[in-house]
Parts: sequence; C-alpha cells; structure tokens
Amino acid sequence: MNGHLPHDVGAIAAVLSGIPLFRVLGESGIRSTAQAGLARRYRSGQIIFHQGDPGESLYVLLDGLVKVVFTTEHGDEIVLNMLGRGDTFGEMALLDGSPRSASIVTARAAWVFALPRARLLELMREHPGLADEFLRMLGHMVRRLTDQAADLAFLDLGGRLAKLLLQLADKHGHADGVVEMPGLTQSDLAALIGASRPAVNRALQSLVSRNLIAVKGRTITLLDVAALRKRGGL
Amino acid sequence: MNGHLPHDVGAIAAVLSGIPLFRVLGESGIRSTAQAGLARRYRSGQIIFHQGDPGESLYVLLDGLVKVVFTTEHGDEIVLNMLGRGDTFGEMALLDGSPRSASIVTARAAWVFALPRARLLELMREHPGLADEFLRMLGHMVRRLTDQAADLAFLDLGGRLAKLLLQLADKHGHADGVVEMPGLTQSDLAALIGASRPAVNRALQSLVSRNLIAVKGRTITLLDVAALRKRGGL
DNA sequence: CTACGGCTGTGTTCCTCGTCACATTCCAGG
DNA sequence: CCTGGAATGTGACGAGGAACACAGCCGTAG
Repeated sequence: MNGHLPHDVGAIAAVLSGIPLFRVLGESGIRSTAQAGLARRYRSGQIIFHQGDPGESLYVLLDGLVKVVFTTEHGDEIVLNMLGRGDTFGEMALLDGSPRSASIVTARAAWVFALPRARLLELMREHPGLADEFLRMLGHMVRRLTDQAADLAFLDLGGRLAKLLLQLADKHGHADGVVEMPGLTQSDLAALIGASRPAVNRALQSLVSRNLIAVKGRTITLLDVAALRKRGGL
Repeated sequence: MNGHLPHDVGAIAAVLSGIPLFRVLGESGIRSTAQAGLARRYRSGQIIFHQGDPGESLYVLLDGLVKVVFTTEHGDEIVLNMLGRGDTFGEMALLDGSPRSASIVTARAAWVFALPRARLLELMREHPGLADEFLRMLGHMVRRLTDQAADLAFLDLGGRLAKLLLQLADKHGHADGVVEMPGLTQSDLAALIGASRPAVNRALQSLVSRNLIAVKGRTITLLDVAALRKRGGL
C-alpha cells in the first residue's frame, strides 16, 4: 500500500502487467483496462463481496491480503485460499453468470481493482487469448482443490498444518521461512485446514517443541523446512 | 452399450449432440467431430489413462461408467467423481498442457470417444463459443470440488455417505431412488467419501436399520429421501 | 492507567472412526 | 458342482480430535 492514490492508473497498470492473465492484452490493452475499472481501498476485516451475491465484476488484488471464505448452510466456514498482491478473484461467477460461490474478506488493509463484467467480455472478444488464460487459471484452481480434498481425506491435522505453513511461506512469506501475517489468527489457520482452533494451537505447540517452527506473536518462522515437508506428506 | 459398432458415426454424433459442450458446434460440426475422433470399447476395470501421463486427447463417455481416481504420493486413492453417459473427461490436461491430474478407471464396460488435442484446438478456433463452454464446465467443477472439501471438513461419515447416495441416485440412478451399480463396491464408496471400507459398511447398516435405505446385493434403494437429505446436511 | 474484548494456551471428556482380525457370503471358472 | 478369491458383515481396541471450559495475555479505547 505504497501510498498510491486510489486511482493512480500507472500504479494499477504496473500491477496488472505483472499478472499472466492480463499480459496477453499488451501494453496498451493493460492501460485502457486500468482506466476501465475502479480501484478501492478496504480496511482490515471488511467484506468485498458475499457468497450468493450476483457477480458483476472481476477483481484484482493490487495490494493487501484477503481470505476466500466458503460458508455452509449451517454457518460453518472454511477458508479456501489466501490471496495476495496480483491475485485475481471473482472470475467464476462472471464466467458462467452464477452467484458468487464464496465470500471475500480482507485479512488486512487491501487495495482492490474491480473490472466490470461488460468490459471483461469486451476484452475477451478483442483478445481471444484471454479465454485461454482463464482456462489455465481455472485448471490450476481445480488442481489445488483436488489436492485440498485429498489432504482432508488422508492427512492428519498436524500434517495439514505443516503443509499449510509451507504454502503460506512460499506464497506470502517475507524472507525465507518467515510467515508474518497480521490479520491471520489461529482461528483462520483452523478454518484453512478444516480443524478446530484449540487443535491448531496444540499442533503449533507440538511443532514448536520439536523445533520445526518458532512462533512469536503472530509471526511464524519455519526452522526446519525439510522436516515440515516430511510431516506434510511431501 | 446397445450393440453399436465402435465407429458408428451416427451413434457417436447422437450422444455428442446431447452434450452442451458440443451443441455449440452445430449439426455439421458435430458430425465432422464424430469422424475426427476415435471410439473405443473398454472392459470393466480397465484404465483409460493414468495420472501423470501427458494429455493428448479429450474424452467423451458414450456409454458406461468410469471412476475419476486421484492417487497421492503414498498410494492412497480418493475417487473424485463417477462419470456416466455423456460426461467428458481429460479436459484439464489438454487446456493447459500439464500432465493428467487423475486416472480414469472403468467401473463397468464402457464406450469411449477420444478427440485428439490438435482437432480440439482447431474446433476452438473455429467456434469461439466452445471456450465459453469449457469455462462453464470448469467453473462447475470448481464448485463441486469446494463442496466436496466442505463436506470432508464438516460432515461426519454418515452425512457424507447419505449425501453421496443422493447424488449417485440423482445422476446415475434408474427409477426413482434406485442406485444400481455393478462395478461399484463398498470400497469405492469409501474412496468417494474419504473413509475406510468397514466404516462405510457400518454406516450403510445404520441407514438400513433406520429404514432410510435398502441394500440388496450391489443395489441400493433410497427409501426416505427427505431423511437422507437431512442426514447429509441439506 | 485501567478495563474490556479478542486472541492464545491448556485441561478434561467423550465419541467417531481407523486399524486389525475374522467369519460369512457371493460369484466365476474349473 | 466344487472351490478359491473377492466383497461383505462384525467385533475389539485405541488414537485423534471435537466440544466445552476457563485461565493468562495483549492491545486498544476510554
């Protein structure tokens, strides 16, 4: 959140051009896209959209961190993914016109770019390669979800937690092995691996006691990546 | 498997035209597609392709029943889906060029149509609407998988089984509520809901004892759909 | 500075379900 | 009509983790 104005087109275009999905649009396409959408800022803990809403925009997370939350009919929540700078969300409801399949909640302050559906469809007509990129992206999503299902079926809680920490460090970590996460509570970790909060706490303690990780406040440092990988079934 | 010759183009075209994905090709497109691919027959228990193989074809299940099997590095297997007449498989590896993400195993004799990648790409160039259909299909797949993940996280074994039976009856059932499945053992049911085989057996017995279902050999009849839906968290 | 609300750390209890072990039934092929 | 291998039905046992309950902690807002 480097002090950019909400609608600094240059800054928006800069982020967009770092995303494979938009790269196919070329320099000029990216610039006009940046102008065709709307950028907004959100404080931590806000809801960008709700599961069940009609889907009228594609979103790009220009900066910040958000949770993808799926809620069952009974109010149970599972966090499907954490998204960071450069990630997109809201594609699914757009592409097939169905309601939003999950909610998006900011885990810390976020800067978000929204591209209206109509403009996206135009872009897809002008740039046939864009559809291919979406196919690739959805394909990747399908693979991630099948992995997640397999993990839930075959890994115990400790294994899922170890794997999660490795993934978080890989995707959102700062220096090597440091997972800093303002806005990510142990309850969130629990919702990410389908477990109860106390159980996650105990699993973390167990990893600490074996010197696989160190926990200080809300920052987790991975001390023994090899052992964690083993614990996570890799 | 109504005695059609393996390469009966008319019969193939008939099945293809019942599939939304191909409907956008129009009558003539379907016919030429039917001729551009290869139909094969498989016995029960055969493997159509292996997870990890390169993906060189899109498949359409003209008739029969197949399992989509995902195998972990340790050899544990989860059945991601059962596919029947008119379902397609093998899209994913095709669309992004990555290896097959799961194996396909016939659960009973099957008649399968394979369309080579090159021909599919041609079709997508000629018919831009085809990409949209794939996007819709993948979107649907993503939704199914998130549901499955939520089920694994929040439903107990009995609930997952009840839900599974309802889905199987809905998709592959004969008359109302009858799930007949030659080739689907209780081990397969277990692999579909991420549970052990003995546990599935006991859960079935439990449903029988409460008169929610009847089991005779490998045929399951749903007696009390409402109660099953409730048990499955619907 | 103090108070309050959310997060974190732990104990206790109970129940689900995995694992192992076996008996029984079913079916296909000799 | 046997016979063997696979699928099914059950029992016993133990571990993992959910649910509940509560005690320290830590920061933010009065």
